[in-house]
Amino acid sequence: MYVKVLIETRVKSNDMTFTYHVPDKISENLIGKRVIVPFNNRMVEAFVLEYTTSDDKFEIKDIIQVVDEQRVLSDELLNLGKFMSDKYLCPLISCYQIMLPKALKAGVKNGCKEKKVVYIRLNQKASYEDIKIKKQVEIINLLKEKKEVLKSSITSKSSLKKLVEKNIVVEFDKEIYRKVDTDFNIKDVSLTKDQKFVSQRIKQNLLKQKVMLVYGVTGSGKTEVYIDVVKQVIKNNKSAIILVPEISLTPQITARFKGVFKDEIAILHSSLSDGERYDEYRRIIKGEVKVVIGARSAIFAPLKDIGIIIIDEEQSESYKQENNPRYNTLDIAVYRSKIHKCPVILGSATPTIESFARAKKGYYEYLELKNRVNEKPMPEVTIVDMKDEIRDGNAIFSSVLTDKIKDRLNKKEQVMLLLNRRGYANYLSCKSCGFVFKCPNCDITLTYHKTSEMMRCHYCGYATLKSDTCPSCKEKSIKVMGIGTEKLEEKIKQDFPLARIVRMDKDTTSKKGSHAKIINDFNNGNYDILLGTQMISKGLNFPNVTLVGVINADYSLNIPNFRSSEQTFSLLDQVIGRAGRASKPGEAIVQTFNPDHYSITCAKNHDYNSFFNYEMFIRKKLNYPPYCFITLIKISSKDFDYGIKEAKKISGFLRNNLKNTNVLGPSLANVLRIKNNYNFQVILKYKKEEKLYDFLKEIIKIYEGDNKIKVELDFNPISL
DNA sequence: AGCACGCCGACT
DNA sequence: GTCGGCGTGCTC
Repeated sequence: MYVKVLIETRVKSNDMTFTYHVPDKISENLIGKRVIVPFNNRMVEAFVLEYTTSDDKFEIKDIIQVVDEQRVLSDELLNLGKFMSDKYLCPLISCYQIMLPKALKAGVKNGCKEKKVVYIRLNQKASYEDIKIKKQVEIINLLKEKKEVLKSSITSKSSLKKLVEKNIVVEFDKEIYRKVDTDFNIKDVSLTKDQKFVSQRIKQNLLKQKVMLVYGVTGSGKTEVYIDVVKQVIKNNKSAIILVPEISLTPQITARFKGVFKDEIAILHSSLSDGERYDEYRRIIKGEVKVVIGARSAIFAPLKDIGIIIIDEEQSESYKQENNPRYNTLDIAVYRSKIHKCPVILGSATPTIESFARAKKGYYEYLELKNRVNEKPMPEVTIVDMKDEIRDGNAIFSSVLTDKIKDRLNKKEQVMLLLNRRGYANYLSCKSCGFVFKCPNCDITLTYHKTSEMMRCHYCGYATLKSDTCPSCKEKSIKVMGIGTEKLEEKIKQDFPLARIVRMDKDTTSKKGSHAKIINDFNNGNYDILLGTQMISKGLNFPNVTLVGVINADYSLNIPNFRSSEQTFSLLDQVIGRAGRASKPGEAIVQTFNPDHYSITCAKNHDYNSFFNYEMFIRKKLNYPPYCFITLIKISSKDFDYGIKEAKKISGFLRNNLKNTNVLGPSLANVLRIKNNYNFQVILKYKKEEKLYDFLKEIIKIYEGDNKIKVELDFNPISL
C-alpha cells in the first residue's frame, strides 16, 4: 500500500505531495494522521492525505513511524484546507498548519505532550492482611477508602516505595489538563424587548445556512443575545463557535461566558502556552466542550455538529490573516456553515461597509438593537480643533479636556484616554539639520522607546541605542517628535500629579496576566485614569467611567488606505461608547486637526447611517469595494531592478489577458524596503472576471521556481 | 527548511 | 595541493 503525504517544505507547487510505501506492519488507517518519513536525508513529519497506487517514476521509501493514535485532520478539515488552497492560491500545507495547535503541526519538533501525573491504587490480586507496619497500613486504609489517590499526596515516601516493591500498591498514569484559570461571572439578566426580538429571529433560523448581521450600538447588549442563542443551540445538542477580536478577548467577556457555560466552554486565548492550547484543543476533539470562544484561528475548532458561528465585532481587521494563508475568517465561517447547515451571525456597532451593503441588498438578514440596555442616552461628544489649541500652547491636552479631567478627579469618577500610538514618541529628529533616524534595513523611521532608551523599527525589530548627537551634522540637537502612550503617561503625571494612572498597550501587557490585572485594578477603582492604545476601545465595561478622551483622532485617519475613514469611525464610535455604561451619563472629548472630517462628525453624532452613505458615495466615486473586488499582487526582491522588471511583466501579462479588470501598477509598496527586500505591488480591480484564477495560477507557476523573487497574492486586502 | 554538491580563494 | 566559503538545487 502507498500513501500521498504533504510535507512542510518550500517545495514547488502549492499542493505537491510525495508518495511513500506503507510497511505491512502498519495496518491502521493513516488518513489525516501524521507520519515520520525519510525525506532528503533526514526524518520529517508529514500529513497523510490519501491512499494511492505505486508511482514508478521515483524510488519510493517506507514510512518509518506513525505519530498519531487519532487523526489530527478530520475529513471536514482536510476538505477545508483544499478549499482554502484553491481560494487563496496558497500552499496546501500552510492551510493545514494554520488550523492546528503547535503541538499537532507537522514537521516541528514540539516537546508538547499530554501532561500526566502518577496515581496509586491497590493491587486487587495482592493480599495485604499481613502488613503490620503502621505507616504502610495507613496507606492501605487510605486506598481502601479512596480507591485512588495522587502519588505526590502521600508524605511517607519510603513506606509507599516498599508497598510498590511488594506489588501491593500499583502506580498508574493519569492524563490531566493544564488548568486554564478563568474568572467566573455568574449573573442572570433578563433580555430587553429589542434583545428578545433579535434572539428570537436568530433561533428561528438555527437550521438554515445563512448569514445574519446584528447591528447594535455600543452598550446595546449583543453579548446577552449571543448567550441566549447559544443556550438554545446547546439544548438542540449542537455546538457553537464564538469569535472575538484578539484584543477584546478580555477577562470581562470570558468570565461572562465562563459563568454561563462553565466546563462546557473552551477559551482559546493568545496568551495560552503551547501546552494549555493543546489541552483545550483536545477537550474540543473529545467532545467535552460545546462552546469555543477565541480569536481568528478558533474558526478551525474541531467541533462536531456546529449549530451556530458568531463573529463579534465583525469589522475588526484581525479577522483577516495578513500572512500566508491570507484567509478571511468569514469565508471559512461560511464554508463550515454550509457543511453544518447553520447560521453565521455577524455582530457590530460599526459593520464594515461591505457587510452593511450586503445586508441592505438582502444577501444577509439584517437585525438591529437600537437602544442601550440601560436606556441611557449615548455619550455627549465634543470635538476640539487642535489647530486652535496649538496656537494657545496646548500641544497634548486641550483646555477643555484638562478641565473635564480635573472635574472627574474631583468627583472620584474615572477617565479613559485613547492614544493610538505606542512608544514614547514617533521619532527622533535633529533640530538643526532635520535629520531623522531611519532603520538601516527598512524605509521606516525608528520609534523611540524611553524606558529602554532604544530606537526600534516596528517592521523588522531592529533596535539601537538612542543617540543625542546627530550623525549627520554632529550637533547635540536631537529632539523628540510626536507623542506615544509612554510620553502621554509622563505628561499626565506632570499635569495631574495626584491622579493614579495606569497605561495599557502592547508594551505593558506582554507579560502573562498583566492585561487582566490592569483591567481588574482599574475596575476596582485603584486607578483614576486608564490610558492606552486601541486595546482599551473594545469589549471593556467600567461603570464608573464617565469621561473618554481621544488625544489625537487623526493618527488612524492619516494612514494611506482606502479603509482609513471606516477604521477611524469605528475606533471613535467604540471608544466613545466606553463612557456612561452604568447609571451615570458619559461624555467624550475628541481632539483632532480635522474637525470637519465626516468620520469624526458622524462619530460625534453616533450616526452610522450617515457615515455609511457618505463612505459609499466615496467608494463609488473612486471605485473601491463594495463596488468592486480587489486583488493585490505583492512582488518582492532583494534586487530592485529585477523586482520592478518582473512586476512590469506581470502587470503587462494581466493587462493583455484580463479584459474586465482594471490593472493598476506596478507601484512601489507603502513601505518600499523591508528587511532589505524591495516591495512592489500590482492592484487588480474587477467586478466579474471569470478567467482571473487561471491567469493568476499561471503567474504563480512561473515564479515558484525563482528564488530571487517572491510573488504573493492577497485577495480582498485590508490595506493597500 | 536543511543538506549535498560544486566551484573558487587562502593556507599548511 | 586541500580546506572550507556559501550559492544553487533537490527532496517520494
